[in-house]
Amino acid sequence: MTSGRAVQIPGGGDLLFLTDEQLRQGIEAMYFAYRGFTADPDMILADLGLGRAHHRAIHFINRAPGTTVNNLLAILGVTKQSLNRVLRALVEQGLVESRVGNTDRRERHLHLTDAGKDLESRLSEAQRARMRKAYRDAGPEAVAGFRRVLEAMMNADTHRVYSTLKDRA
Amino acid sequence: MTSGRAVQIPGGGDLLFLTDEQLRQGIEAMYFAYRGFTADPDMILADLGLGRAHHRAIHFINRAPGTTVNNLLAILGVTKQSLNRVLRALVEQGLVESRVGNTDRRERHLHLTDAGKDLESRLSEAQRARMRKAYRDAGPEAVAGFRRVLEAMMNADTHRVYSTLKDRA
DNA sequence: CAATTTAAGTCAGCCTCGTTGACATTCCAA
DNA sequence: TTGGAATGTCAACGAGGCTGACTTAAATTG
Repeated sequence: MTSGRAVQIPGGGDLLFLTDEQLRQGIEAMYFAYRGFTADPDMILADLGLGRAHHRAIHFINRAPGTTVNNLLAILGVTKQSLNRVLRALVEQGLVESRVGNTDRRERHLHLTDAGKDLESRLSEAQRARMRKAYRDAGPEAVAGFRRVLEAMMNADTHRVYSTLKDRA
Repeated sequence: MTSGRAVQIPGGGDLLFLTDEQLRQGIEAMYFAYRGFTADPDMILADLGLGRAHHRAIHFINRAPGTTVNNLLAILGVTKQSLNRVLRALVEQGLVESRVGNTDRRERHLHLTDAGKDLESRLSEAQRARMRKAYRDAGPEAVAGFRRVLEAMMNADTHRVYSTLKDRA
C-alpha cells in the first residue's frame, strides 16, 4: 500500500517520489470510485424519471436555499439552457419552487418544496451512507488525506466555489 | 480542516465521529474534484472530436493490450452497443486496431496503434500532471489516505476489477 | 427620461454517450 | 450435426451537455 513515499532530503523538506504507475493507480481509483459514488442516487432517481443533473440541482438548492438561477449556474458550471430544462422538470414535478425576488424582481429564488426536501434527504442519505462506510473502512487519518487531495485536484475557480459553500455551512 | 476526528475509546480502537455536514463536504469535494480530474483530457479530446468515452477505452486498451471487447466491457461497465460506437470511431481514426482472435475467432483483440499510443500518452500525462500536483500539495500521508477512501467507496465488483488491473502492473 | 445592461427564459438544432432491440457470426456440446 | 451460447455489429431512441438567436422584464446609468 505504498501509494507514495516520503523521503527526507538533507537540506530539509519532504519530497514525494511518485512513479507513473502510482499516479495511474490513483487515476483509476478516482474513476472507479466515482462510479460507486453516483450509483446509489442514480438508482433512486431512475425510478422517478430523473437523472444526475436533477440530483445536482436539488443538492445545491438544498445547500443554498433561495439561491438565484445565475448563482446555481456558476456552481454547476453548465449553460442556462441546460439548467433550465432540468429546473423546469423539477418545478413541474413539484420538487422545486421558483419565487420572484423581492429587491430585484428579475431574479428567481429557488427553494425545495416539502416533496423536494423529502427526495433530497433520500438521495443524500444514500450517498452519505456510502461515504460513511468508506470513511470508517479507511480510518480517521485517511479521511483528512482524502479531502486534502481532492481539494488540491480542483480547478482554482471551482475551489473558490467549493470553499464558499463550505464556509456557509 | 477537521473532516473527521479520531477518538480513543478506553476499550481500544478508533472511532470516527462524522457529522452529516462533514460527510456532505466529502461529497461535494468528490463532485468538484472529479470535474477537475476530467478537465484536462477533455480539452485535448475536444480538438480531435473525441469524448470521455474514447479516453476511457484508450486508457484501458493501453493498460491491458490485446484485451477482448467483452473484457473491456466488464471493465467499463457499459453496454456493448455503447462501447462499439466508441471503438468504431477509434478504429476509423487509426488509433486502435481490432484483430480477430486466433483460438476463438469470435473474439476481437484490441491494441493501440502508434498514433493511439501517442494520444494515450498525451492524455495520460495531462492527467498525471494534475494528480502529481494534487499529491504534492496534499503531502505524503494524504496520498495513502486518499487511495484508501477511494477504494472503500467502490462497489464490490468494481473493486475486484480495479484490483485485478492493479496487480497486473 | 431614454438608452443600456442584466437576469431569466425560450426555441431550434447539434453532439456525446448512455440505453434496447434485432441480427449475423462463430464456437461448442448434446 | 444441430441448437444454444457467446461475441460483436447495426439501428434507433433518450438524457443531458452544447451554441446561437431571441424575448421579456427590471434595474442601472448617462
